[in-house]
Amino acid sequence: MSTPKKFTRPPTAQQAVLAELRRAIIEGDLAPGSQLIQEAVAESLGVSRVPVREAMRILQGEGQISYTPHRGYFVTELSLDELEEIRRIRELLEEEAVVKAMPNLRDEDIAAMAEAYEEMDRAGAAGDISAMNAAHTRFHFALLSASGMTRLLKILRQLWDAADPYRAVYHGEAASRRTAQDQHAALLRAAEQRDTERAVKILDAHRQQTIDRLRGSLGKPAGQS
Amino acid sequence: MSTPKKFTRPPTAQQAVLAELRRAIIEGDLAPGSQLIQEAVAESLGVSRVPVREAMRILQGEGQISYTPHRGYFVTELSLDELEEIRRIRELLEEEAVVKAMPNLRDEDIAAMAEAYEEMDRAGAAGDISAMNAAHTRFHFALLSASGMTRLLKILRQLWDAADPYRAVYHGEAASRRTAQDQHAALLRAAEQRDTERAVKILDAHRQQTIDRLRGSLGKPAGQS
DNA sequence: ATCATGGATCATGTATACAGAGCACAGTAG
DNA sequence: CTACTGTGCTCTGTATACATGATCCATGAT
Repeated sequence: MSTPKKFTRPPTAQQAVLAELRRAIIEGDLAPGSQLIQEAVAESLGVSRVPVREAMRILQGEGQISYTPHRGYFVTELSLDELEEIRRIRELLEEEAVVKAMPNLRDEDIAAMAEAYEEMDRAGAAGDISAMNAAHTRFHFALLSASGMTRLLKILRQLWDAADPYRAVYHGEAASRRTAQDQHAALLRAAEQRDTERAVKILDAHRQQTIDRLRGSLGKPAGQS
Repeated sequence: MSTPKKFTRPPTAQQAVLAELRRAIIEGDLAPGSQLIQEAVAESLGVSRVPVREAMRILQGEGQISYTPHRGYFVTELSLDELEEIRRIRELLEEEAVVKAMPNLRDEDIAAMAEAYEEMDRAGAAGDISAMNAAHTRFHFALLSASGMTRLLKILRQLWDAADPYRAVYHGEAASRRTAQDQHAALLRAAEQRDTERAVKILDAHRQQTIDRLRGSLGKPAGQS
């Protein structure tokens, strides 16, 4: 009986809490700056506070949520300056990843990118922002992962996760989606041709365009708290 | 009564466990690959297992220790390839940090570097490897911190922490210490003159030299387990 | 009326207790 | 002698219960 049908058995345990918190933060169910009440989370997921606390600790270590002793946990809130800093770090690290990835890029990787691209179209048309976000991440990491640099990928993953709540805002605008998809199509072509230099250029423009849009969307509402 | 004498009050609590585990890992008391038994740690520090588990979770999120469900926690073990990957990431990020730091560099920052430099000499002569390691980190981060890029600094801090157990090996060799101090002196001079380009060059050579030495020291003992 | 002080309340922090999964060792069958 | 299976132990995982620190509001004094 060798895993008859993949049988997605419930993962060990508070792994589930971690996954759920991640999802909720990335998809924006938990707005940046909002507090995470341990007991509320525990009750809503049907577990005790202990596994909830541990999941929060991991997210704390990753920087997804911030913590003050005896005060509690809060979803990390990013300023435009911090988003800009993340963009810059990504620029440096993703260039390295792409340079290392290109020679290793297999046809399956291209296929995975193409699949994710199609999925983004579908989800975008259906207005399913969260599915679109997921496909977007898959698209980019299909390329980056070919670098084989595990440590670098882990860092990039964290940077993406940190910025994801804001990406949802961006993907909500139809015009932004359109531009982004054009860039993704160009990136896919560059990957097919193993054109490293061109891929790096497209990615730089892609990131810059994203943050410029965000600057527009987030610049006005100066709401604190 | 405005904080009369800094009064290093005992930190809230398991903060202490976290600090102690960090220290033990960085200084090599806990060898890479060794398992962390929750109860043993708890008993030796006089607390229960709960705060120990939470401290471990944070380190897990940071990548300092790795975790397998129902198996436990192990101090992360790095291969030479991974150390090389870390060196490369540091190269990319530290160049950025130095470029951003130079214009902001204040005389106090230079003084802090000089102080750490002296301390390294003193600790090195006294054979106090762990004090030397601490001063070494202070020296470099006195420069890097002036960049003001908090997210980038956090990443660099984690990369340094991850590699620290191996740095101890390196600093144990008198010849390596000598070369390193020469490079540090040169870096200090470059900082005084606000010579960005030169500082970046020295840092690149410094990192490269470190890993070359490690390759020599770690190459031979192919001990598994 | 404003500010300070005290206590009530709530959320977090920690310990203890119990449940469950892995692993090792031993015993037995082939 | 080897391979397999079963049992027991150990360490991890989770729940419950209690302790502590922080915030907020009400009360009283200036």
